[in-house]
Amino acid sequence: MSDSSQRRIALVDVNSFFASCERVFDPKLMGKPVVVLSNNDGCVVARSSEAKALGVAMGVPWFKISAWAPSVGLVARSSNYELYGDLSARVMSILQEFSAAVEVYSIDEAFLELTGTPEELLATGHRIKEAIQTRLGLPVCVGIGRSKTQAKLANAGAKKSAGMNGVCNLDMFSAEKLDFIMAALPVDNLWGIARRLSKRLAAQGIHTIKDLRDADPVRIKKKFGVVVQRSVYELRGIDCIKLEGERLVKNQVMYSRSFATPVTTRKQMEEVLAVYAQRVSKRLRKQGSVAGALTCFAGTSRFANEPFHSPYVNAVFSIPTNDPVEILKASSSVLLNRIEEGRKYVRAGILLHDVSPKESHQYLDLFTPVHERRQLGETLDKVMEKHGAFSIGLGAAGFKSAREWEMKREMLSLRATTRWDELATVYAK
DNA sequence: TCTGGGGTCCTAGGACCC
DNA sequence: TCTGGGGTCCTAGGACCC
Repeated sequence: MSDSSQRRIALVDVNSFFASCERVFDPKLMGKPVVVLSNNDGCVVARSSEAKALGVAMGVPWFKISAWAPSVGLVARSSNYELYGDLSARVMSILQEFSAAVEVYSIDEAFLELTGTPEELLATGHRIKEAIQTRLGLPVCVGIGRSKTQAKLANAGAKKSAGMNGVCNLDMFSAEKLDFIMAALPVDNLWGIARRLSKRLAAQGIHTIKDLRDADPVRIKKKFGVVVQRSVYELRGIDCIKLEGERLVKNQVMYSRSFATPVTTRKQMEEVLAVYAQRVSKRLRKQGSVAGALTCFAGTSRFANEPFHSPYVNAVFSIPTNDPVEILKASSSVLLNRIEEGRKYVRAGILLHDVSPKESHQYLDLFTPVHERRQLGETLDKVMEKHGAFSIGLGAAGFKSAREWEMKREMLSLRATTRWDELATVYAK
């Protein structure tokens, strides 16, 4: 290793990930403005660069632009998380080939540790980009810096400036050039600084990323806390936010959905909770955990004329559990009483907290709850896997037809990489 | 008519203890 | 009238991320 060889952090992320995934199996979408919608085809959650250029805002409700869309050739897709999840796993496995230290940060991003001279690192960045493009058909950008915050900044640079061909290593800039770039960027462009903090920072005369980098860390900590102080150090090239191993086990597990049509009766809500309890407990079992407590909530629309109403209930389990029956009982017993008949509830959810590995709770059999011994949750999972989601259910959820309130996805693409019956078809000319 | 679904970390304040 | 000081643990809520 030469003197100029250094350890650096790279951030690799897929451009317009969901929209790019849609294009992989539907090349007609190439070059066209594409948006992907949230559950229930509610809002825009991803936009191709062409859609951004049309001025489509992130989070805009689809119903507000659906009439206008055809006139500009804008195409919408329902979100297809099965496809995105699978392609994401493939991206991450390619990244492992380039570094032993990879932190999967989100569905479309990862931090990697890389070592080399500035020129070598730049070349590695281009090889990563090339590999993911040719093997998966997904476009990525790579940002390289001395800390995660710098890598994020570099990645944003790679996206913005066409001349870099999607790869940016901050070390390639002179100090003067770096000052110039940071001074041109508002502080809320920085990872970790959003609307509220940037407003408070502005009141202290900190407007640009350069202002923040050059601010006094002690004063920053006093006024804004350690999180912002870390950003100051990270901007200066001192890495404070270490690379983490992949977090396979979550500390909180939630299942929450909006309804396709409002739920207005206790009876219906009971059915909703029965289904959600089953689904959230499945997520918990999947990661081998049990939960010590839960919050269950329902809510009316914030956009309706009627006053917003959002009852919730907290419950603690005497013995941590992943049993759907226990979860359902704790969720529905109090919440259902607080549901006011006739109100239009548009969403509900169950949030499990105090989550820990199941093995850490081995009790004498005498104290094992009866449902635990029956392995009810696992049995439900198996039956549903084999015979479909409507084959079996708990209590009010145990009937076979689709429900009115279940979410709608009317523009769903094929789950081409995970379902045999949805393979993509290729036509020869 | 129609407005997402997950997560994380940190801080402030209350309860409680000695 | 005057009414300690330090520590821990827990929870709710704020702020952020994708």
